[in-house]
Formats: sequence, structure tokens, C-alpha cells
Amino acid sequence: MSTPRKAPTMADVARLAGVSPMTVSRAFKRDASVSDATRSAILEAADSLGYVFDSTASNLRSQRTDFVAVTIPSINNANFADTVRGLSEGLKERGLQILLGYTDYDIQEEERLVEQLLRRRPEAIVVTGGRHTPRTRRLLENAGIPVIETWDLPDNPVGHVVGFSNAAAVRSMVDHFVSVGITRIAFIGGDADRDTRGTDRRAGFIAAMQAHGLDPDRLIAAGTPPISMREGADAMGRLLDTLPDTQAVICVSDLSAFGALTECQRRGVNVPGQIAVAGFGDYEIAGICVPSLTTINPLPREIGKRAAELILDVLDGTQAGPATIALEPILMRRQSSP
Amino acid sequence: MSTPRKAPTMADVARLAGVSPMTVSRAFKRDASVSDATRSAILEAADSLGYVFDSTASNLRSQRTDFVAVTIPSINNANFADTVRGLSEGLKERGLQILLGYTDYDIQEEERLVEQLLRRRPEAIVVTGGRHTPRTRRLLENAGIPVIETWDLPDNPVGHVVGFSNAAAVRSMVDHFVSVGITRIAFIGGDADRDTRGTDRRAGFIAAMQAHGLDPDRLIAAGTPPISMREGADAMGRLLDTLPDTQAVICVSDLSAFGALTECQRRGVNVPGQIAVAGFGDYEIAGICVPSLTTINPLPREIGKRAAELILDVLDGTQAGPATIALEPILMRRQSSP
DNA sequence: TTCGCCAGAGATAACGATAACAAAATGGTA
DNA sequence: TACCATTTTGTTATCGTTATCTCTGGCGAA
Repeated sequence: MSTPRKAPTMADVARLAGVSPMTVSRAFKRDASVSDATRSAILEAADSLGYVFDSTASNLRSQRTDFVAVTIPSINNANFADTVRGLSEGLKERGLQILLGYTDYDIQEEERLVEQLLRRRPEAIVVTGGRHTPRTRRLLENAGIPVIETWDLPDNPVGHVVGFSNAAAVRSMVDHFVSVGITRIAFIGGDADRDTRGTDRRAGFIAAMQAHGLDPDRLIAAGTPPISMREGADAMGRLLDTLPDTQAVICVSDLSAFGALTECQRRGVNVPGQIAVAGFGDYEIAGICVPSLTTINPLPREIGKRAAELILDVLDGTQAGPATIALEPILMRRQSSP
Repeated sequence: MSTPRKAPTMADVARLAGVSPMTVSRAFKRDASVSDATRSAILEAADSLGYVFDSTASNLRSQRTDFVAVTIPSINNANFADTVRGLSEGLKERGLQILLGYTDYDIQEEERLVEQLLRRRPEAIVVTGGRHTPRTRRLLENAGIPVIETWDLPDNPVGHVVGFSNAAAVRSMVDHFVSVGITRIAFIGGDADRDTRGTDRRAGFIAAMQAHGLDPDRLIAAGTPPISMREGADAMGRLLDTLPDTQAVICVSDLSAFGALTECQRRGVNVPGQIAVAGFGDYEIAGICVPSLTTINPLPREIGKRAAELILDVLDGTQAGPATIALEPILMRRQSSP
């Protein structure tokens, strides 16, 4: 309703409470030494004026922003959301907030985003993936704050790492299929250059097939990330049309795997009787759809949790050199495969 | 690798480039009048020093932050993500960024979040929903910036509104079922006090049933938001156990509707033959699962787009008084219902 | 009584950019 | 060539908070 000409400042609050601005500042801090009587008088004065603390000034003067920058590929992805949640919970106790940005699976966009985020002077930065533009890399290296790459195990990390090997995770799935006698295995997705984790998974598939002396050429493209359920269904249609003797298919994500599954249902193809289907990510849908989906759980929440711990250790000086924390994804055997 | 003792400032860049700090400042703006030669010399100097613009100082001095605060209930929800995307795209052209926070469907958490966000002095704030704590409301009213409530049509809005009537949307679904001769209709979800939109939908269901002279008591609770697929499945199990003559069920969201659908599949209950299932949200899964889900599309992207336009108009002064933009959700008839 | 200690409060200056105003350089024209 | 309009650059002061140092008064120990 009433828009005051000018927002009140600490000086206004100080005047009303009859103290100095410095004391007002102290009253808004947790541990500062202000008597209880003074503090409550100040808070009351602040409230009556509708005073709202100005972080922009505080950040500048104290040279601290109390937030951690985080980049994820997509705002709408349960796996990355879990990582953010793990981070958020781990950082909350220290009063650190998260400033989130998403890259749309594009390392050019990541470059713009990282620069934007660094301008706001975060205390640390967490990025998804280990592949960046040269400029992004330079920005991160020179930022003078802890840098954590996640969801990957880069060969040449910028700083700290909390991730897993996408290739190894897919290899474990191939190994599983081979161990139950399945040899004609296809892979859906991971063709797009943008999707670095997708291409890693695809490369892991090819390497694993070759290691078993099997044909690694049953590769079905599935659009650019984020690969939708619809694209998974379309890809499955093409697979069934062109390579009908395929015994199992590994999809780059649970979402495309579910789409693939529905295509089988529409065509009356029995899963896993005629073809086995596996996904990646262990999204909720994998556990509840019929048949439930065999998949890989990459421990997304744990990634966030460990990254948060790492950040706190580095900021405390407890953690000296760059750390690499490698997690072991878990194969979830379910109904969509033997 | 090398952590410089102190980050370079504009003064350092100015010295190296042989100009005044003010000129450096201009060189970093888009439209500022700086000769091309000077600008490129400055940018080169900045680059060689590894200078990164400091927004905290800029924000304080210019009293502009160039970002819009947005609160959504959950980071991992395709509908809200679409709204954010619509907002983001609409604001990008004006150089406005989004500062995102999530409330976990909790108006207490919303209060904390709104205060945190306002401290950072956004140019406008967009909140999801029209129900807030008294303190949140006061904060928003006194913020002195445009406030937009979305995903709802509050009786007594704080400022601007871009939303739709959740109750009316569900009524249209009830009307549809009644028009095809279905009368024993149940509702899953919306019992939790936290989920304001869920309870609105449930209330809309009850009112619509009463308006048709039908029994509105087939209500199945389904946990606290965000209601999972699993909870939808559990609720459907209870519905089938306790009210086996139910002809149709409307679920509070597509995710719970899909869970309900899978429960029918597990039990060998034919959908829509024995029971029709409807959802809410028109998530991707609704269009692709088998059978596909009848649902309501609340135009989430459009909400974001219109909110962005509104913000720009208000900041330009084009929009005078508080605006209320009411959208009409679209009923999507699919295979899970007649 | 005297001294030292410490919690509580104030005074001053500064964080790094830029708004506002001022001056200098540039270019076109009579 | 002289002059005015425009563009480019510089100077000064300041945004709102807080780091840092200083000061005061109360209290206990010697």
C-alpha cells in the first residue's frame, strides 16, 4: 500500500532506538556483544520502521557474502535437485546459502553463468561436470575460492571433486547383462556433444562391450539433453524396427528408459521377456512403474552432502590440498531385466 | 593454482590501462559512451589482471541489483520449473536475472526465504501461491517493489496476480465426468494443510460434487506435499480396498495419478474400463504413459511469461494499478478416462 | 582504596563501484 | 579559421554497513 520514499537504514533505526549505528549492526548479528535490553529495543525500533537489513552493503564492507554458488544443468531434474538438497542441508548449519544457476547442458551457457556467479563473490563454487570452456576453467582457477566439480571424475580437475565414473557405472550394467547370458545389447542416448555425462556413459558402454568381445554398434541417438521420455520412446521404436533381435537396451537416463518401456507396451513387446530395459539415475519412476526399471543409483544426495562437508573443511582450513571423493554408484536390479 | 593476495579492482585495471576508474566502469557497461580503442584496451588490461567485476559494490552504489526474486515450492517440479523458465526468458532481454529460492511447500519456510531474498534488494519478487504468514505479507507489502503472486487467484492479493482457479479447474474435470455419466468419483490428495493448492483442488472437487447433487465423500488422503508417485499408489490401493465401486478418481497431481495407475496395473484393474483416472499438471509423463493420463494443463510456462511481462511493464511505469491476470487451464482428455 | 579486566557502546574510516557534474577532445560547418 | 555541438573522459562524493580502534563504567582482587 504505502511505498515509503526511501527505505529506512540502520542510521534511522539507531536514531529511533537512541544508539549508534554500530550498535544496531551488532544487534543484528548473532554473537555480537550487545546487552539484551539494548538489542530488544533495537529490534523493536527496526520492526516499527519496517527496516530490512541490506545485504548488499554488508557484503561489500565485510567482504563476505555467505553464499555458495552452484551450477546444475537443469532446474527440473530429480537427481540434480537431490544433490542441491544435500548441499543445502550441509551448508545450512554454517549459515551458508546457495545461489543456484542452471546451464541448460551447455558449456557456453556455463561460462556465462560462472562469470555472473563469480561477480557476486561467493565463498565457494560447485559445478556439475568436469568439462568446461577454457575461459570457464581460467575463471574458476583464478577465483581464489574453493571449486568443486561433481557428477564426474575429471582427468584434470580444477580443484576438488565429488563424483563417480559414468563410464564405470555403465560398464557394471553391461557386465551384469553379460553375466546372465545377454550379449546383444543396445544403448539409447548420449550422442549429443552437449551432454558430457551422456557421452561418457555411451563411451563406457562401447568400451565394456569391446572388453567382452561383443558388438558395440547398437547405438541409437535420442536428441539433445535433457532427453525426454518421448525421445526415449522414439528411440526404442527405431531400435525395435532396425535391430529386432536386441536382447537388452541400456538408456542414458531413467526418463528415456521409461519412454522406451512405454513404447514396448504400445507395441505389445514384453519387457523383460522379449527385451530387457535398463535406465540410469534411479528416479522415483524407476521404482514404481510396471515393470519396475533396473537402473543405477548414482547417490545424488550423497554427492551434495559430501561436497558440503568438503566446502566447510576447506573454508575451515582443515582440508589442505585438493580432494577427490569417488563414490560408487549402485546397480538396482528390478523387474525390467533378468 | 595461484591465489593472488587480493583480487584486483577497477582502480588496478584503470592504472594498467592508463585511464580513470570511471572509464573502466563505463567500459564494462553495454551502452556507456567509451571509444572502441579505450574499451578494448581496458578489457585487455582487465583480462591480463584476471579482474572480475564486483557486483556487490556495484549493487550498493547504483542501488540496483538487476535481479528478480522468485520463490517456488520445490526445485524438482516440472510445472514450477516451466514457470521459472518462462520468467527467465521474459526477463533476460532486459538483463534481469532470477534469484531462486524454494519453500518446501511450507509458508513458515516461505517467510524465512522472503526475508532473505528481500535483504538482497531485488527489483521485484514473484511468489507461488496466495497464502502467506502475516509477517510475509507485511514484508511483501512494505518491500517497495512489484510483488506478483502466481498459481492461484487470491481473494485479497498483495499486489499483482498471474494465476488460475485451482477449484474451477477441478470442477471442469468433475463436470466432464458427470457429462459422460460417471457419478461415483473419488479424489486423492489435498488433505495436508501445507499444500494450499492441493486443498483448493480438493475443495473445488467437493463443491463441484455437491453442485451436481453427488456424494463428495470419496476422499483419500495421500501424505504431505510433494505427493509422490508412491503415495498416489498407496492411496489408490486404499481406494480400491474401501470403495471398490468407484468409477473415476481425480488425483491432486499427475505424479500421484501415475502412481495410482501403476497400482491398478499391479492389481490387474483395467483403466479406464473398471476405473477412470485423472491427474493435474500435464507433466510429460501424462502424455506418454500407457494408458495416457487425462489431466489439466495449467499453462505453467504462460504463467511465467505473463509474470515477466507484467514485471517489465510495472518497472517501466506502463502498468499503473495492481493487475490480475487469470488464465484458463485446459482439460486434456486422454486414454485413462472416457 | 587502587588497579586491572572486560563487557558494552561509540567514532571513524573504508569496502569498490558509480551518479552527478565538469572538463577536455573531436568533428562538422559557416 | 573560428565556433558550436557532441562525444569521450575525468573528479568528487557517496551508497549502507562494519572492521578497527577507542572509551566508559562496573566489578572483583589485592
